[in-house]
Amino acid sequence: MEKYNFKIVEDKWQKHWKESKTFKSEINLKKKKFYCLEMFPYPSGKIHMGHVRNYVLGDVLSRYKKQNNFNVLHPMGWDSFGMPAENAAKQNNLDPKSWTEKNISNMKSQLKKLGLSIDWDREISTCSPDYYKHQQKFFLELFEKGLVYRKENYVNWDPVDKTVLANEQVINGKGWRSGATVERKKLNQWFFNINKFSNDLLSSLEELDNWPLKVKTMQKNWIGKSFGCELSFKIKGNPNIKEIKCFTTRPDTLFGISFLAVSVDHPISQHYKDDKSFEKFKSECSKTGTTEESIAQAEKLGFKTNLLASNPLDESQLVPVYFANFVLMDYGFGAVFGCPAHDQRDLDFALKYDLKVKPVVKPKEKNEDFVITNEAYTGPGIIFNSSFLNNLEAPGQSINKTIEILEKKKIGKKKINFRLKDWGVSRQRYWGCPIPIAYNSKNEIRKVPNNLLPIKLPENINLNVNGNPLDHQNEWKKITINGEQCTLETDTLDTFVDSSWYYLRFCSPKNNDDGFSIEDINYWMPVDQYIGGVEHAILHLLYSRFFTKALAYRNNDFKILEPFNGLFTQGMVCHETYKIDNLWLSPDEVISENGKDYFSKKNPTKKVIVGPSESMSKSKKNTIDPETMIENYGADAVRFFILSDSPPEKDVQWSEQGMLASYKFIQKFWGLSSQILEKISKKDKNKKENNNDEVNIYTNEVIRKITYNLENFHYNVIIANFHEIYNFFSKKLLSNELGNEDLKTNFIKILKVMQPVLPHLTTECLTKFNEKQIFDWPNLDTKYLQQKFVKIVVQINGKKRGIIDCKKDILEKDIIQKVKENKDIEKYLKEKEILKNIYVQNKIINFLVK
RNA sequence: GGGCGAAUGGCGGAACUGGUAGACGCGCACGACUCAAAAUCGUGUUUCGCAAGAAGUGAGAGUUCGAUUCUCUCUUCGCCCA
Repeated sequence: MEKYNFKIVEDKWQKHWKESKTFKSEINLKKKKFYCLEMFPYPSGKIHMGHVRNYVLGDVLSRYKKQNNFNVLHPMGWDSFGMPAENAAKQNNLDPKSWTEKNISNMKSQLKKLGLSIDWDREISTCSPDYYKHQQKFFLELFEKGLVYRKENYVNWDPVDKTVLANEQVINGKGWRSGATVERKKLNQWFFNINKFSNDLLSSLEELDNWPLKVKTMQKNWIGKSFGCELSFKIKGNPNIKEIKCFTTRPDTLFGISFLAVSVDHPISQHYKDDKSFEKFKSECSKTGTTEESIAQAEKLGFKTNLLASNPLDESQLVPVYFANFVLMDYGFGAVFGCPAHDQRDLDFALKYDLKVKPVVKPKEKNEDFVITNEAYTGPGIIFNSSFLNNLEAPGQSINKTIEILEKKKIGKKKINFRLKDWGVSRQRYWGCPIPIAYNSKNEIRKVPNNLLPIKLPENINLNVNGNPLDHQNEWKKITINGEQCTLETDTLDTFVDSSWYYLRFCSPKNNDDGFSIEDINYWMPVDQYIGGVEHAILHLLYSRFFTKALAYRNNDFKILEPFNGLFTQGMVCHETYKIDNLWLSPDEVISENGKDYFSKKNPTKKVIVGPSESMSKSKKNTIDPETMIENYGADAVRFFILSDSPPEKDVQWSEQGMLASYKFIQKFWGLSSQILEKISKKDKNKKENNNDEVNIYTNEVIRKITYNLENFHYNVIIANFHEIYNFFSKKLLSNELGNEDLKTNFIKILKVMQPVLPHLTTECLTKFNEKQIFDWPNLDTKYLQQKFVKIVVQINGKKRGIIDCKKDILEKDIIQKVKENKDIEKYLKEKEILKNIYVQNKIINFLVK
């Protein structure tokens, strides 16, 4: 028997699939379509195990759907704009474009080695002008629709690198690269008006039945719809400031007010710009950063003004006005009233600045002398200490009633507020999609007209400059629009814009005139199954949903309202970590004799500290290179292992033993297949063809199971099913029980259901069996699903006492008779009074005895 | 603090609508082959017990003839929001 040479076989079939365009997809109205999409990769240089898991999951599904006669679209592309390319280019003095292209070509060949069923003719790359020229048109389309605008906004500014930093690039108030203290700076930025769709984005989540609940909850929280009201406070102390508007979700606690807090960026701050101590306070606040988390964790700081605000419900009640570091300008109106008794943050603030704490909600069981000490009371209760609001039930009744009163008095009105902020898309970087906007000499906005599109990035430019390299491209910036001398916008688009519509582009990847054609998307969209990491649960998915809705807005031809019908979020790939003297070691730098104690290969006397399994990352050096694994064990073995150990939605731990076991399985299975082939090619001496239906029943049952598990993403169980298949057939082969015909037809069926996971091995085997129908799915034979014999569990007082084999649908009195004849069970019934028995047909019989 | 989810052998994990808990794999032990080792094959492997047997799915209660599965309380962990 020849050994299975995965290198030759895998090469052979990959070449075959490529040459015969097996996975090319075209519109076919007679067939049901299935659009399977995995999140496209950033071309960082090499694929990692996370990619392998992601794309193997999608590939298993795509192949399964293809075998079930769906017209499958399974494309791949590159999310190829972004910072790493620019940084790598700066460091190594090369061009981001060639760096990116080199990475793409390398990663493409790596992906191909996995044997993925991808239609490579649809490959796209977001950094190609063929892609981003359409994006520029979409930008202008949204601009026309009023969904794009420009405004001044605060950003995290790195004064050394002269660049804007994302929140996650600010570490302890310092720039991640320069280490310089980050400043808050006002910049003109372009925004997408995603807030306009808040309600829609929230409510249509309900219809996404095939999304994980977890992701929907995250999006819900992120959009953050809150009911409340806006109200205005009259201000005393400065004749130029008449009132300050607030948003609140708890107007019913208004009588518990003890201060008014406004953002340092609030318009009234202009009255304090000459005040040195205020400016000092403001710059102090700017160190906190702009993330909600950092603000939440920072110490509450206030700057007391000379202003007083009056309670709108009782104008005689006056409270001080503070600037406070925990109030953000872009939520509500940048001002909140503080009610320390019923909000922990307000309480912390009040205790610090010695402000009064007046409870206005008391738990039902408490008396009027209810006081607050260190902990705010946020639970339900009864309103008290609140004049005409007294005795209302908080929160439901009291909030509604208060809003009613405020509206009647015309000092406030009901308002729904969203936490979701508009999407700032400006990035002061070179390697991104240029924004198709220019400014004339008066700094007025001019759209770049269609005939001047696309605005292509200049190539081979000097990147080692301060700030955005495009700012330095004086010739490139010049543009004439309708006879007017203009200057191009030098900001480029956030790369999340690139990935917000790529799934549409895959439907019409070659369309030169438009980003997509309506016919194509009407056929292929929405994506039936989207697969990717949960780290994109919020931003990418929300932006994509927004983009789809924005394209559909005021466009009756565009009928897709949600891009992703089904979503699956996979877990991470983890590996143990190794350390010596606080330095990380990679798995191939350590060695173990017994699997417990590890030593450094370089210095075998040094014992390695084995850390917990953590998600693979370069910084912890616990990565495993997929290409090496494919080289050593073959693509099928890698596919098999990455699916085997854990359910796809959970983290999986990479283990060398597991990988090796997968490789051995491939070899064993090839051996089994060869033996079966050998047996059926000989004349069958066992003429008594098939005296029992066992193999037929088994095969049917296992196909049923595998189908069920495929449909439900229980891919790890499928791997267990494969092992069972091997065990069953090798045992049957050994005992020589099966007739050739049964063996052959059933084994071919088995090979077909194993195809999605092990395409190379099974295709090779099927070919050896001379099977012509490669891409189909075996039908279940109902005849064999109905078993003639069943095992019935016998319980006495709910405890298992034995199993009885009998004919299907046996009557209760017959099974009782059989139990009484069974010595092993009967002993438990002897000298006992049977009170009752419960019989569940074909499953179980339970005797209650005394 | 709020929301969502999870907890099953030494490990990863199975168990369809309540009906044989621990499938399958890893690891481990023993055996066969071998001068020996590796590889391979075979047997065993929840715990306690020589055994009969008993206990057992994070803890405690409840519903039920019967609960890993349903309900309630609690503990721990994870994620998201604050």
